Amino acid sequence: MEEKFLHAEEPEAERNLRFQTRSDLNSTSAAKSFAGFDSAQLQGKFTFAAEEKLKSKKLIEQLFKEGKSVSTNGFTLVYLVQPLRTFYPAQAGFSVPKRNFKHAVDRNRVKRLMREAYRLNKLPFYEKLAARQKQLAVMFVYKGKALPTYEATTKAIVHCMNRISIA
RNA sequence: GUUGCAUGCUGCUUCAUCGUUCUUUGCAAAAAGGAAAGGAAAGUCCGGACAAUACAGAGCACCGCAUCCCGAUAACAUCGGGACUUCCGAUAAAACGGAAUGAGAUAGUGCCACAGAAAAUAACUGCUAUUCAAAGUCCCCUUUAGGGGAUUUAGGGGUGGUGAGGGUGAAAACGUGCGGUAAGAGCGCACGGGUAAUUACAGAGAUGUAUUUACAGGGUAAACCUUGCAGAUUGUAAGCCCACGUAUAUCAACGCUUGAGUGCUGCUCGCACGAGUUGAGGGGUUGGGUGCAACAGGUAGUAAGCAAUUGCUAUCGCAGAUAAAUGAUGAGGGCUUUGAUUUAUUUCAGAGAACAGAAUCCGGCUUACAGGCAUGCAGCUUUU
Repeated sequence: MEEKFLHAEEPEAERNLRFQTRSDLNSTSAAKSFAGFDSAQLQGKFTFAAEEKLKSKKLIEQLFKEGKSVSTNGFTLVYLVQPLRTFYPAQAGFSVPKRNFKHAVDRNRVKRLMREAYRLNKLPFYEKLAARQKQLAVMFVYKGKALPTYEATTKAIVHCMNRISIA
C-alpha cells in the first residue's frame, strides 16, 4: 500500500492535504492518508480492520451533535462528512441502546449482525465515497425492540447506505 | 418401570467459507501457525490482594454483624466437625430427621389486610347500681276530676360501676376450679403454665435442673429503634510513566546572602545546595504505554485428617477488549419433541435447544438455568 501511494498523482495528493490532521503530519504516517485509497485493492476482500472502526470519543460526540440521520425499519444511520485519520473512506460504529435490550448478550448479538451486514456490503458504498473524494463518520443504531434476523438486518443496512446524500 | 421434590455434576458437536482481537515466525511487507467467555462471566451482598489519600487521642454519624466450643483459611458475615435453644415432621413417649430457629417486644414510637363490637385502650353492645320521666297495680283524701303515698318494670333518658360475655380472625388480653360481688374482674385462693432476676448444682460454654422472689407482658425488630461487637476513606475510569502543550498572559504571598525554598529525617536540631519558590487562574492534551494476566493458579497422583483443608511430587501456561474482539452464514452428526410408518427408536418429514457475555484479580454468598447423568426421599404401577 505504501508503494501505491507513492505512485499517486501529485496534484491529487496536494488537494487532499486538507484531510490530513496535525497528528498525521507529526507521525509522518503517509499510509494513513485518504489519498492512497484504491477501491480495486479491496475488491473481493470483506475485511473490517481496526482503522475502519469508529473509535474516537470526540468524533462520536461530534457525530451525534452535528450529524444527519437516515432510518429504515428501526435501523438508524447517523453520518457526518468529516476528514479522518485513515485512508479508508469511512469509519463505522454500531450501537444498541440499553433501553430496549436489557441483557448484554442481546445487545452484542444485534451489534454483531449489523457489523457483519456492513462488512459484506460496504464496497459499493466505499466506491461511491471515493468517487466524490469525501470521508464519512458513520454510526448505525438499532432502535427496534425485537431481535432482528440476519436477512432483515442486511436489507436495512444496505438500504440505509444507499439513501445517504452527500452534498 | 414411571412421576414429583432435594442435592451434586454437566452445560451439544464436526466441517466449509468470510471476518475480529492478541500472539509466534519474519528487517519489513506479504504470508503461515497458535490462542480467544461462565458456572454463574450476573447481583455487587461480604472478605482480601493492589493502589492513592488521610491518620495524637477521643466522641458523634454512617455501614455491617448477632447461640456456644473447636478447627480450616491471607481473610470473612464463608467453609468443616460437634453442641445448645426454638419450631416443624415422626412417635404411645422417646430415639431420629429437617429448618432463611438464633440479642432485646419488660426502654420508647409505629404498624397489624379481610373479618370482627373491638387489633391494644378506649368506644359500642351486654351486665349492674342509682336517678328522672312514663306506665301498670294497690292504698288514702277530696270528689267524679284531680292530688298524695307505696310498689313494680326484658321498655325510654341521665349519672356511675364493670371488664372480655359478643366467635370474627393468623392472633382476642394466662388456663381450670372454688370463693367473692350490686354486677364483675388474678380481686383472692388452689392446682397448672409463662416471663425476668437471685441462689445452688451439672457443664469447657451456650444451656439445663431445682429453689426463692417479683411481675401480668398479643404479634411484628426482614418497621424505626435499643444493647453488644467490628470497621479510616476512595476504587484499576485507582495510580505511575511518556508524548503533546504553555513558562515572561495575568494576579497574590514569601524571598534574593539579614537565606525563600530544596535534599537527608516521621519531627526538631544539624549538614549540604542555593535564586527563585508556592498558590490562584488561564491554556493545552483528552493520545500512547504501564497497571494487565504467574498465580492464596489449574490438572493428575500421593500422604495426613471424620471433614473443611493442608503438605509433597509431576505436569500445564489457559481471554485481555476499551463505542469495547471472542463472530456471521451454510451443511452434517448427536439430543429432545410432534406427526406418519414399521416386527423393531425401523425409516421419513417438521420443530426446538436453558440462564446468560469477561472489563484489575482472587475467596465466598445470593439469584437465574432447557436437556442429560448420579444419589436420596415420597407417590403410583408391574412382577416375584
